[in-house]
Amino acid sequence: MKKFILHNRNDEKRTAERTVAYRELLNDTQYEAVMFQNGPALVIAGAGTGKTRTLTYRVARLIEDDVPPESILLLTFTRRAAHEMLDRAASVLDGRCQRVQGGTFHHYCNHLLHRFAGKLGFPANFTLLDQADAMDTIQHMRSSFVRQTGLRRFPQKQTLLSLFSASVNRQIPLYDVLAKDQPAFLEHYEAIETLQKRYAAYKKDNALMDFDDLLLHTLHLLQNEDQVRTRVAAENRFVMVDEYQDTNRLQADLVKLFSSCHDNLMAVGDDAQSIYAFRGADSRNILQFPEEFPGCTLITLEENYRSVQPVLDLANKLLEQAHQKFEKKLFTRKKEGDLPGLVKASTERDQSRFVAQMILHLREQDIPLSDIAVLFRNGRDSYNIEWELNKSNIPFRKFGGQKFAEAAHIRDVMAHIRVIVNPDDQVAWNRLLLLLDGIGPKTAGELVSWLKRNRKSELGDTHLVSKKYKKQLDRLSMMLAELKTLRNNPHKAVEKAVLYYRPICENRFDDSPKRIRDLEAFVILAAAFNSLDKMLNEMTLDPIDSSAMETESSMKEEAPLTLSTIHSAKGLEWDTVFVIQCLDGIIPSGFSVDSNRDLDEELRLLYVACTRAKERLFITYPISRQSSFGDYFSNPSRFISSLPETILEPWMLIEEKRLLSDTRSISPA
DNA sequence: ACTGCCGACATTTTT
DNA sequence: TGTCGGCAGT
Repeated sequence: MKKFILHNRNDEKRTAERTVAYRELLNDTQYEAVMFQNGPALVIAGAGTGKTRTLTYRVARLIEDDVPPESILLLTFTRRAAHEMLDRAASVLDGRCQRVQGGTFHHYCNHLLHRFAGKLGFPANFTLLDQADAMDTIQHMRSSFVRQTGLRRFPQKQTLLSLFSASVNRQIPLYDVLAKDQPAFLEHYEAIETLQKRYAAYKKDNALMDFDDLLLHTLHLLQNEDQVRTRVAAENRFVMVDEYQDTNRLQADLVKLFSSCHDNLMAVGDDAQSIYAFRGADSRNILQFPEEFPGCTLITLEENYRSVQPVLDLANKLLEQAHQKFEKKLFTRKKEGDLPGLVKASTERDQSRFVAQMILHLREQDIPLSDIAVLFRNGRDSYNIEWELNKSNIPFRKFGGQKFAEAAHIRDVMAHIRVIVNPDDQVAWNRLLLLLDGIGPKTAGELVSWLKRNRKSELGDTHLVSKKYKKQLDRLSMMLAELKTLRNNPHKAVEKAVLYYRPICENRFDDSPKRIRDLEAFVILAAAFNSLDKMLNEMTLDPIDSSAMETESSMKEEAPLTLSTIHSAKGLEWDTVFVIQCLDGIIPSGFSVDSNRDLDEELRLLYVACTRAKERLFITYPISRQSSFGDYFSNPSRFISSLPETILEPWMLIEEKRLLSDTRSISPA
């Protein structure tokens, strides 16, 4: 195809005319990336080399050169990252930066799908399924399927979902995924494939989409509808993709289509920080970018501005252990700094006490809590320390782990909202009916199929139902009828739904007071939206971390400490970082020890964790752990156990000798 | 048909 | 640790 370039008067604006002093604010390579004009470019940015800064200034620079903000697409890994960058860009230049198209792949695809729903064969009010919803749906299909066929040892819903998901995201046939990931289930290949088809058909029939569908349907839309593709690609004059090392095949295909008109694609990332292979990310995307986009300009950011040299020395040493080597050596001009500490605690509780006491000690030296983070591999690795922090009155915020919207009681309330937005949402109907007394799978199923058959969206005149349920169903119907009138008032709608659900909640859960507090928080949260439809979409695409609510509502005056999974800490930095539970079996996870590829990913994870630290880094582990069987000894992570003391300095914890009168010496169990 | 209880089990990380 | 499926009782 031939292309004709339309000139823009101001494209050639000279440096002197720009108001932002890019040359002074950036180093040579950052400047090169910011000033880069047209064509594909790959920016390799090691940890802490000013990647965010570079993207931020590039957005500002483009806009200052009169590129309309709406024609810039900035794809990031989380919504938070996009906001942060655009906010910063706005403070460098002006508010126009906020109008840049931005967010995650899923967000942008969701936006496109709503815009072009007509071309899609989906109604614009389709319901988004988060992972738990998707599993519920699969479970629904699975149980009837297993009953019919009498299959034994058939994969669980979670396994099924991850198989389907891997096949979509990596764009490889289901059979290959199965052979590679779950060879034990190969004998069930045909059954699994049937189930996959049924799942897809079910979603289509009921206007449902899961996360993978957002990407997949967008891909199909752009591939099959020339007009849509041309229009979308023409809109995106400049496309930038952050964290490119964590894109999967499907996302790489999408990026290509998004930028297919102007070819102004800038991919930014670091192959040493690829930590999402488990969800289909393929570091070949970044490694083979130059071949994929011939004529691509390669820009490498190497100087680290974040960490002191001893932290980088440790990071470099870690990477040396990779089976597949990285040609990477971070350096900095910040030569001074303490050696990272390796803290051996006798128990998990002592580990927590050390962290809490060290945090208090640092706070006394005027290091604010908000400059400190505690990082860990799994969401639950922080339970012990959360308890200790609460006891020491240290306010914290936790990222990663269980999300607010994943809790059963929140999902119950959401189900009521979902049937208002999409009356075809059978999963939600099923869920809310099962909450009623005396209604089990059978009756719920009958009611749901009655609704479907009669194309009804309410249960008012069901003759199927015996008097036993009548009263409850009337109460439900009345509430739903009320909700329908409140479609544009989420605050009131959620309030009504919670009022209705409250007695059910008290009946169902032992810990209902805590859950009811959550529900009250939900009501307040809902006030931030102006329609139920929007609220549902936003809450699934951008789930709120479950502990975020508590800290916000308690309005602590001091900016809180951060607790985070390593995955959720990506791209962030703190003055002091604690990496806790650094045990073999946790980092690396026990599931990854059989394969060098998986092991490398765990190593990169630890690398990411360590490179978050600017000044101080502590790696901690307990030598004994408790389990249901009793205590047992645990070993430090294999990644750190052989490092020399000149890189990672061992620390020992010693109990203070206490006076007999000191009652605190008796610690609670 | 539904509910509750018991034992088995898998068990990460996120959009 | 909590979730899932099977079983017995109502």
